[in-house]
Amino acid sequence: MSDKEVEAICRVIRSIPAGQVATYGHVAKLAGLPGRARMVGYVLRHADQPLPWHRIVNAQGRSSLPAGSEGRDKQLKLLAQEKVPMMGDRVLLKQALYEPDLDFLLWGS
DNA sequence: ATTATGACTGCAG
DNA sequence: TCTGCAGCCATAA
Repeated sequence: MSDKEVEAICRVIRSIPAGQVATYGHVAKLAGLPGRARMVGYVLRHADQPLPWHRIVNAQGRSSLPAGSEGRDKQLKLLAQEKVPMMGDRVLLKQALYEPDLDFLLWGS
């Protein structure tokens, strides 16, 4: 993938406000790369710059990090800290999913 | 060139 | 809810 694509993904991730989350597929789509959810995961893992990685969850609203892992716990902790609506270990996407439509119209892509 | 392995997803069964 | 499986695509071996 090109640097432009990586940059597009990072830009989308950085635009997610605290208290909201986005799924891998959602980020990919917003970055103009529909169907490339795996690339989002790749970027998060290899990102050299700081990113709000904890605001990215899978399509089921759960952390995609291995259960019991250090990162998993940290993610859940950060989400709770930002008061993201959850039910057990799942984020309630219906309430917390990042919908940038309006912001993009106001801010410009 | 081929195969295996991911911070993924949607659609069955 | 859970398991498979086909798409997905960059990387490493």
